[in-house]
Amino acid sequence: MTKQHDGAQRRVTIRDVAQRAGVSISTVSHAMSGRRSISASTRTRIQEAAEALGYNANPLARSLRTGRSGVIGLILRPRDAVHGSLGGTETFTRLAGAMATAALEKRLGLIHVPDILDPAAPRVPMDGCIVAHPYGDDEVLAELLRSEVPVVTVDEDPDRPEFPWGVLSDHGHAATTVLDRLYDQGARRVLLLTGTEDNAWNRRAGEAYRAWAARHGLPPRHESLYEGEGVQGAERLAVRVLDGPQRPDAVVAAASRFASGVARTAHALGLRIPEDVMLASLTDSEYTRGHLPPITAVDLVLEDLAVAAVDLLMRRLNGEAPPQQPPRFQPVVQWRASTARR
Amino acid sequence: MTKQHDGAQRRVTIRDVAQRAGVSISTVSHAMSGRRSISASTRTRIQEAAEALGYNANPLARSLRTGRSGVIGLILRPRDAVHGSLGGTETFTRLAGAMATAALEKRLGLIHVPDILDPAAPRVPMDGCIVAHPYGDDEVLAELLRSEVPVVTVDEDPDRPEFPWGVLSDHGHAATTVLDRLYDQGARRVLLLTGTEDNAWNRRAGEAYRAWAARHGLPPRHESLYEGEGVQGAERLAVRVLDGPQRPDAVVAAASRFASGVARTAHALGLRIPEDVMLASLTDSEYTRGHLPPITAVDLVLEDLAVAAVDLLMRRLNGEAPPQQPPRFQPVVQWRASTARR
DNA sequence: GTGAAAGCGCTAACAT
DNA sequence: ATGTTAGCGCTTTCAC
Repeated sequence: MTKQHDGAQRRVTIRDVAQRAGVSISTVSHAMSGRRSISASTRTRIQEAAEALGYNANPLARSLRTGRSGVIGLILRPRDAVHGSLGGTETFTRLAGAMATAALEKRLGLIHVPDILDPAAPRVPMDGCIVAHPYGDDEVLAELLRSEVPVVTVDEDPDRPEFPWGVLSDHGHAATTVLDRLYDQGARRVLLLTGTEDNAWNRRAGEAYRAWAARHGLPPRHESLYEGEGVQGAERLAVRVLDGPQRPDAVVAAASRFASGVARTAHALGLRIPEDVMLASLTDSEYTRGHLPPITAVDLVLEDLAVAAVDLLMRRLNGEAPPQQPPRFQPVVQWRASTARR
Repeated sequence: MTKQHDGAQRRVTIRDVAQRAGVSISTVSHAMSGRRSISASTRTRIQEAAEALGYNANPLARSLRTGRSGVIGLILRPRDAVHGSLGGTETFTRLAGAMATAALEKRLGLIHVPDILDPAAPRVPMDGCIVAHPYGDDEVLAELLRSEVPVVTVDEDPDRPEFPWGVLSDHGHAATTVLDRLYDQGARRVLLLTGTEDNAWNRRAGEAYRAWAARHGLPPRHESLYEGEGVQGAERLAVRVLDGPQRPDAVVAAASRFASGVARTAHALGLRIPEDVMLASLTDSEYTRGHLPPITAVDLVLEDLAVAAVDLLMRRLNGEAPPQQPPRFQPVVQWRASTARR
């Protein structure tokens, strides 16, 4: 370990290899890439030299030259994705993990991009970028488009419906499916509890809910709460709601942590699920799967979305035209005991 | 959308800005970085030009020149981290998420590095790299060291104990704590079920277990199972173990999915937890937290590890000497009903 | 206060 | 089959 003298130990470059092998740098380059024929003897000399020196091409220089870095960016927009309370973020860590897996399988590096709106944050090299769950009129998306980074979104920017490079989830349909089932099970005073993040997920839930209420001639009751408030925030809100007059007979919570909070409060108040209050969540996680009773929840098929997003971005990077119809995924409702009255 | 003619639309470079502002490129560079004084008028001209053109410095070119990319790499070694069964990977997605958060807070991009042993995978630019849970004699770690990428590990490579740039967990101590408690609660036939990944986590657990057994004069019984086998693998193994003669009165499972599988089998066999078999896990996840009864488990404080690893890597990149003692973290045992006989 | 020019390490077009 | 050379877009001396 005494090798580590403070002197700057220059990285081994293609020049060093060329010199040691007694050839020109272009020969080295071509020998490494195999893009032109090299005599067997030269090739071995070069390989030995590279081996001996521990040569590895500098990816920056290569990328600068070729214009491709083999790296795609990921930006998770919901504020609570990064700074949210621990455990409130299964959806995001799962999405991020799925993206990394999907990218790695395609031999792409996935980079979590530092806040692009922060002038002090470094710009990182990427061939393209995936923006997950953009807000309405999303500034980050706008900035990316301005700087002409090829970008693909997961869920649409609800205020940019014409943007063709998105992978979509049918949140509205999922919400409607859940609401219809609640209606069938006899619910007539259904409360919707969404988050405050202004993205497709929350917007479509609200829209679907209002349409559903109107269709059944029921008065809508819609509360919202910042996602970062987590389980406890929902518990507090639920006290007000479940303990008051006009108690709902069903609650649809957008976030699974909210569903969990509502369930806890219901339990504390001595309300039975599903007999007194039915409960469903528009995101699935261990909060809902593992609850007792298990809570009906919408699985957003994040793994599928991740693969599709990476795929779509690759198409875009290959210069293909945008798809006529954006890839669209149906979330899967996991029916559980919390909505099963009979 | 007809704007997309096939002509290559060149990115805006510093040259374009210089030309438009009627100055040299070095002036533009300095104006952007503020590294030398620029007359107010020139500065505004440059800013306007940059604004108008939508200029953004090419991070590759900048990094090539400065030798810093602002990106650190993350490599999760356990095979099941990437290709593992869904849900078996909470530990890894949580670690990855925590790393991304920790990096982002330090204004660094975090990149998931494509398999460095795959010759076809692209090398990605990074200033340094974090290798999580290396194997004994880890090849990836070796390759990284060979190519002189500054690297920091999370958990040590058990066959490279002298490597000073690691952030460590005291897995042995945590395991011993759990075993001691089981002993106190009357357990005398404790089975250890580890994974087959040859990393510090599994090795230390085995060592601690053998030492503990020897100390109490108990015959050790150690089974192992590939982590990727997940809950079901453990269920199958548990049938053989719990249904046979010499049934253990306690099981310590390394992976929480294993604990879950064991619990399910116990339940299926009509064994009560903790009365008939006590159960503990050396990793915490929703499997253990959410089980009924809740399963005692070791919280690996991954968020702390992530912050410390990023921190340590930054030190290393700043040319600091390695710490005398590597940062060492105590996992926290979450005592739950599965180990509480009284 | 500003400009010219070298050069980071590589690839690829153009020689021979 | 191999070598020479022009740049990728930026930062940073060095000169004025």
